[in-house]
Amino acid sequence: MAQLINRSHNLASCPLYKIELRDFSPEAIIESGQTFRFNQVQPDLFEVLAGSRRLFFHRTDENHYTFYCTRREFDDFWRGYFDLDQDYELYNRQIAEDDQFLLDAAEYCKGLKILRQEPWEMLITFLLAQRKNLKSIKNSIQKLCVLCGSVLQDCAGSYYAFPTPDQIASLSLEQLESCGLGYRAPYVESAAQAVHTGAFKLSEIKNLDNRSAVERLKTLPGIGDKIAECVLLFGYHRLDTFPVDIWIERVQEDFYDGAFPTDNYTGINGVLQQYLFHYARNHYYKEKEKNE
DNA sequence: TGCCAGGCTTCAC
DNA sequence: GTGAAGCATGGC
Repeated sequence: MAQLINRSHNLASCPLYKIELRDFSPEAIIESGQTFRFNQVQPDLFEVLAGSRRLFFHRTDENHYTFYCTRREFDDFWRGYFDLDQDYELYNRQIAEDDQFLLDAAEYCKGLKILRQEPWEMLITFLLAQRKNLKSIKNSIQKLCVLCGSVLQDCAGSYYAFPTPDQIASLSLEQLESCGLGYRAPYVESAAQAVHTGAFKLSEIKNLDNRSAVERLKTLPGIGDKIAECVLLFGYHRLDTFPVDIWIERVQEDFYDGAFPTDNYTGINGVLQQYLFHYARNHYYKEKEKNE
């Protein structure tokens, strides 16, 4: 295995940091649809691309991991990125005892974390994700990175960074369309222009409450409530947001009389939303379909 | 081959 | 203000 890994990614020259993590599931994070540049390269080898950074890590047994970076890099960036200092068990204990669906979802999502991703990357990612399937989203983002992202080098070799606002703003509409963006290409174009020129400042979102931040994001064409809330949840770690997409809508109709009781879960709605999304999409409705 | 995808905009009414 | 149609493209 080690030889295979080394041949594929030259990890032999990378520093190592070994750590025990008991409540961490790369698969749950990947499949939960919050990130599209987190890859399971092999059953126990993962690649994470975040902004201009890249990290490989290896699961050596159920709770032990080898991260191919220095301890300092891990502590300074990746620990926070994976949200490892938060106690998710504490979140889970707040779930109502009589809400079996949500309890099942939380159990299914054990080890899922809300990654602390970059606002700019989330803005473009969820703008181009509308009415696309996860595979197609991933492909479009990869094409965009190859088309105009910087080529960077790390211990494992070269890779593409997520493009900066300036890089995307420099593309023509035809170039954006070549990434499979379809009707979303003008949306990505105008968002990049707005951030590039300074007409839209992502840093100002930090100073706004959730409602104002959603309204501000919605001034960009192609952004509605759902995308705005995804940007807030995944890009600003606003855990009180509750993005409603087709899966959450389905869950709400089937289990919550049309509306999830967000008032009961102030401060953790976003975590529960991810539980519901991942469980509903990747487990519950698949099993239900099988049994019908 | 046809349906559907982590929605939004536009346009009737 | 509400509801429905239209939207480009790729995956299955």
